[in-house]
Amino acid sequence: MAPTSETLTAERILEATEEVLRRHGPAKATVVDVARALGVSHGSVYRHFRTKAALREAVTKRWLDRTSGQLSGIVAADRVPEDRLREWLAALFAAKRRKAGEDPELFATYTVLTDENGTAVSEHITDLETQLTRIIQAGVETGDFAATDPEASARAVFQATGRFHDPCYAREWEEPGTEADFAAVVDLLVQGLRRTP
Amino acid sequence: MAPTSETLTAERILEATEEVLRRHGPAKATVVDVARALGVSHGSVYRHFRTKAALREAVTKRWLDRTSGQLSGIVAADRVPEDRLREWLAALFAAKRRKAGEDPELFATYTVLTDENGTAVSEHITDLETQLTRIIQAGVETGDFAATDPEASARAVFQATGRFHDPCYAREWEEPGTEADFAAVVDLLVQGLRRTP
DNA sequence: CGACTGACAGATATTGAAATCTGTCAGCTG
DNA sequence: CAGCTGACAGATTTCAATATCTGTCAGTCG
Repeated sequence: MAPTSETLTAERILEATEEVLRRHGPAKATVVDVARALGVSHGSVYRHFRTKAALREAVTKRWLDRTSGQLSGIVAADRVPEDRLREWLAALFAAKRRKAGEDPELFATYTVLTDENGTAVSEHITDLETQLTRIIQAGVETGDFAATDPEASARAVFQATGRFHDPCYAREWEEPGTEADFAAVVDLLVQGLRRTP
Repeated sequence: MAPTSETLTAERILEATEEVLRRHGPAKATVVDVARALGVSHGSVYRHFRTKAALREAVTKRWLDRTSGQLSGIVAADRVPEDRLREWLAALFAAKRRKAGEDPELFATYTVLTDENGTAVSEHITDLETQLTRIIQAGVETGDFAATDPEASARAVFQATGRFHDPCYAREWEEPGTEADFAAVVDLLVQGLRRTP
C-alpha cells in the first residue's frame, strides 16, 4: 500500500478503494481516504471517476464479475447437464456461504454496495441466468430436460434458489438443516425439469 | 379513539398500539404514546406487558396470525390437491403483494416488527409450512404427488417461492414480468412434485 | 385490596453547532 | 500541455448537550 509513484490509473484507484472499504467499512470510506491511501489529492481521483457513486459502482462491478467468472468454468464442463446444473448451483451456494462466513464484515460491506447499485446487480443476475440457460439448453438438446423455454426455466431455477444465494438470507446459511433444505429444493427443481417419459 | 372508561385490557392496548404504529411508524411509536391514546398513564400499560419488546411482539403475532388464518381456508377446500397447492401459493403471493402495494408505509412498519421478532416469525413460518404439508400429504394420498417426505417437500416449496412472499423482495413485486416469473416457478415445482408414471 | 398514578434513574433519541466530505476549478508543475 | 493540486461552496456527518423514553415502585384512590 506504499504510495508508489507509478502513474495513477483507474485500476490502482479501484484497488485502493477496496482496501479502504475493507478497513473502514462502507459508511466511513471517503474518497479523501482513497486519495490519502494513494498519496494523491482527492481531486485526482475525480479525474478518473466522475462521482463517488461511480467509483463505488465500479468496485461493485469488479466484485460481482469475479463471482461470475468463478462459475463460468462449470457451465463449459464436460458432464451430463443435470450434474452440471447441480454442481453450478452448489458452487454458487458454496461461494456465497464461504464469503459470508469467512469475513462477515467484508460481506456486509459488499451487501451495502450491491444495495446501492441496482444496475450492476441486474447485469450480474442476467449474467448468471445466461449461464444457467446454457446448461438447461444443453439438457434439452440431450433430451434429459423438457423445457419449452430454457431462458424462462433458468430464471425460475435462479429465483427458486434465491434463499441459497441472495445476501438477504446470509444469516441463515449457517443454521443446521440448511444443507438438507438446499438439497430438497434442488432435487425438486431438477425433478421438475426432467423430461417425463 | 376516545379515552373510554372501559376496563383496560390487553386487547385494547394492542388495538391502540396498532393505531400508534400506523400513525407514527415503528421508530417513533413509544409506549407513552400508546398510554396517551388510551388516556392512561404508561405505568398501566406495563401492568399488561412486561416490556415494550413484549408489546411489539404481541402486535406482530396478531398480524401474522391474521395472515395464516386467511390461508387456512384453502387448505381444507374441496379441490384436487394440485389446484389447492396452486391456489394456496397464489393466495399467499396476492395477500402479501396487496398489503405491500396498498399501504407501503404500514407494510414497512410490520417488516421492521417482524425483523425484530424472529421467534414470532419462525412460528408463523412453521404454521404456513404445516398448511402446505397437509396439501402435499393429500396429494400423496390421491396418488397425484410422489413425495417420500411431505414435510420436507412442503419446506422446499415454501423456500423456493420465497421471492413471492418474503418481504425482502417486496419492492420487486410490482415489476412487469413478476406474474410470469411466479407462474414459471410454481409450474416447475408442481411438475417436480407430480408422480412420474 | 387491587388497579392505577406519577416521580425517578438510567438508557436512548433528538438537536444544532462544528467538523468533514463531495465535487469544481483556476492555477501550478514537470 | 496533460496531469495534478489545493482552496472553496454547499451538502453531509459527527458530537455533545438536551430532551424524551423505558421500566420500577412507593404511594393514591375507589
